[in-house]
Amino acid sequence: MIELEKAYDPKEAEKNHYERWESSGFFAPEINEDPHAKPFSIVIPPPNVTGSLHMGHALQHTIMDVLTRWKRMQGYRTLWLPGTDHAGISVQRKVVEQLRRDENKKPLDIGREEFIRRAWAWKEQYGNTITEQMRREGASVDWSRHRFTMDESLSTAVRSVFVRLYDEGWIYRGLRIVNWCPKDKTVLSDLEVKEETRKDGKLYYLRYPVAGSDSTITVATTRPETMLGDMAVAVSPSDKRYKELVGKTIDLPLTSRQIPIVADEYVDAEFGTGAVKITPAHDPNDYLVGQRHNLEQQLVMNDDATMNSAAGAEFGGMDRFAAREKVVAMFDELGLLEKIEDHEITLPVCERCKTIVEPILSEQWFVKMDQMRDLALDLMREEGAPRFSPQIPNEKVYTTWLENLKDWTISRQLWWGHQIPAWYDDDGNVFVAMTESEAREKAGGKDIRQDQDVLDTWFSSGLWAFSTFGWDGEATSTPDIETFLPTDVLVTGRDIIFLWVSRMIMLTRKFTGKKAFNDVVVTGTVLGKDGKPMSKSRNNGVDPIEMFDKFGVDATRIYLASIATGADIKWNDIGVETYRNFANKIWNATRFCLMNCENAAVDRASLLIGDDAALADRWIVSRLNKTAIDVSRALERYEFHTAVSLLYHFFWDDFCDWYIELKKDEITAGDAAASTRIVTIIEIALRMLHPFMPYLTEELWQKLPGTGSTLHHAAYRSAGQTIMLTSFPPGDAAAIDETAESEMSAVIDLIKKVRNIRSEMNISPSIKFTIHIAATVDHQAVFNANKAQILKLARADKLIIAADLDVPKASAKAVTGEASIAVPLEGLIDFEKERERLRIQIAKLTEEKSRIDGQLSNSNFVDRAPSEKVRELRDRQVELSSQIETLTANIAALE
RNA sequence: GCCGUCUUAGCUCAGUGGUAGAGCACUCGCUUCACACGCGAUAGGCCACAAGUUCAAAUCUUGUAGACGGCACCA
Repeated sequence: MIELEKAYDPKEAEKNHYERWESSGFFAPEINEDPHAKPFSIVIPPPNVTGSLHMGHALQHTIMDVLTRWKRMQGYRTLWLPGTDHAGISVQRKVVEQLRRDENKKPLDIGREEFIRRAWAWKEQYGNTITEQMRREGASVDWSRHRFTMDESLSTAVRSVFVRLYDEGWIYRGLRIVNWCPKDKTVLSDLEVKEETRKDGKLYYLRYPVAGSDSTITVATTRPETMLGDMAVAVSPSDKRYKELVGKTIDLPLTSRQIPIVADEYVDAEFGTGAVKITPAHDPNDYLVGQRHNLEQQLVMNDDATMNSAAGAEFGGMDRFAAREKVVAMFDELGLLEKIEDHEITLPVCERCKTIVEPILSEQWFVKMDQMRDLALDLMREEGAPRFSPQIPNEKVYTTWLENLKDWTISRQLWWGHQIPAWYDDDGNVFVAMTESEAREKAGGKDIRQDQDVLDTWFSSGLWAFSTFGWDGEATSTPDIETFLPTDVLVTGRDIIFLWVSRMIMLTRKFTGKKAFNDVVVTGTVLGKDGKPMSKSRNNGVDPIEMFDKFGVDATRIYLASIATGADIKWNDIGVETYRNFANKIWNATRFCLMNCENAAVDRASLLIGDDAALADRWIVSRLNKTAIDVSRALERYEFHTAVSLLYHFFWDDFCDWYIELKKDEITAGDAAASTRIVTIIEIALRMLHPFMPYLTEELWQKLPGTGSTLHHAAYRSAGQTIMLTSFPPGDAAAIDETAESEMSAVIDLIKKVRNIRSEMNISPSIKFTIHIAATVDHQAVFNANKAQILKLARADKLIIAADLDVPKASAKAVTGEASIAVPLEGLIDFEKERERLRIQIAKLTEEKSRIDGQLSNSNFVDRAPSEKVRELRDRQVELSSQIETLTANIAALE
């Protein structure tokens, strides 16, 4: 006899299996021995090397692992490819900080080469936190195919793509207003800039003197310091107030410069004073106005957002906000400050460091997005690809974003990353090439030096779907590309659909001609207990590792899978606790069977039962198959929560609460057939649960008698024994037995009614009583056949089944759809209480009946509703009438 | 400003054109030989509000209110 601990210990199971799974090669597609096996592939959204596992990862990894394990069990050649992202800015910042802390040095003190060497060292030392955590999660990724975005092959891919896009004119270098982060000292793409609303913002009204007159023109601004770079004041061409002033000149205060007043459609006469200061080098709109009026572009800030020398001697070196105060103070002194108004403003901030981003004019590299966008839009229009789950609202958000796409700033002023493969000669000519020697060749042997910038991290991750399979520009097709591209599904969060998903779709199409993936599963956000996104600053984060320690990996996983696809959810520990309890339930159900299975072993044949088998057996086999079919259907639709709910209720309600209880006597008596069957049912249930709860199911499966590689899917016959390579139960529609299901519900209804009588009449569970049942001949047969089970579960000692009830007055009564029930309770019954109990039941049934009566007396309903629906209601009406009649008579009998 | 999502039991959430569901909490029982991380039995909802479509609306449409998200703009 196998003895299990009384309660499931997740930690024990968690340490027993992962290493063997991994070292046995179970995760790699090569484990599949079937040369004709269909492929199934997922590439992981590569987490940052600086990252550690958060709840969003845990959610996405769970879904990817469920899909991967499920497909693997279905015999697919399955690959879930893991990897990490070099995370340009994040790693750079870590290394800068380390350098400052340990040696009090700045990057420039040690130089680029040494800095990069240290960044690699940092990555080697700290960069595998998350991959170790993924092992704890049970992620069945193929570690032999692990990729890093700065691997040699992936770096070659980056250069190949850059060179080719440049040669085709899809990448260009140009002077534009860009988002500048003064703290990170790099340009950012539009997507890396977030907004922050400041209620304490101010709108400053500054008076500019008109040259050669006493009059002034007032402009309103939220950034007074930029006036030092003003090149004009613009007014609306249709604004009569300023008509006379257009063409005149302004003596720009605090400077010795004169600037024109121009008329431009950009200006909205209704807003502010109707006059706008124009700073072409520090504002995107002003830049465009400047171009239309041939204005000079003068930067007045340095890369750390201090004012530069062009701002004037008084301001040079001063921080932008100090300069703002000083400008305002000086205007005030000059009597040129009209007023200051409170004005709520939204400021652009750096997504990572929250520093206020400064729009500045700068020369950067860009990807032209017009044709690139069409690659993705055409795919959606022509093939409806990718298919988003949930489709609403993701498909529309994605499409709309594409339609309004602007060019993508791809250069970054960092050292850690893929250095841009562009070289310059002394005259500023550009040579883009795979290597320096190629570039020199293009330059005719002249001295050249490489662009100092690196590429946006998302540029390399945009290639992830194919660069990870060995594409590097030279090798453009590899066995893995042939087999695994397009990948089947991408699982990711909403926040990176634009940053990553869309770019991967375009770049994969462009360079391989293939789709990156067929489907996209968009997960929701796991919010903190306060309903806000988890963040360090809010301190509302929940650490998945803590949950693993507290409730177990499996409980955490299946809880995460129980969240509706795409829905946001507030975290609550109780949800995980529910599934911790579920894990314990599974453990104990198995434990019970193992305690009584000396003569048993898993045997599929034990479930091939005929119509003559016991009702409970026919019923559970039916329920098992129905559940299997429904679970597979749910997974195919990416409705993980539906699958979880089906499994939870099948296992707990059907199997534990009813089947085990019904079979208990046979099992404990050592009935070999019963033990074999129940062990076989558990084995199949464990397989269905395995993708969600890999550790628990493997732990128990290994203990079940008769399990082994003979149960493996045909594609994995030579592999060492493991539940993860058994076949996922497909369910057999022919095994669904509607007769058994309806007969069983008649039995269950009956038992529940008797239990209700016991509970409401306050009869102690230890008291056994007699049950009288009146039913049709057919149902009499059903109840007779299950007499022993009814007696046991209703805690009765005698069952009298007949066509009519023949009982003493002192009886408690009830009705089901199939039976009238009476329990004689001489001396135990409280007549008034019993009458009240019956009245409540009658009231409920009457309420339902009057609703149905109403519907059936509505000729519109009878004429127009589907006839089946009408018949259904008529049947119900008859049943209700009869039940009400019986209960009413029961009350009368008590008077 | 534009686009979109959400509002269901005390809490956290499923669900659906045709009798409102789960888990937890609550109430009442239970040392029933797998499990108290358990077993049994109750109670608890005009499915945010209003109008419309329909034989039928919690579900579809429109509007209102509240919560939230994305994008754009912000002199």
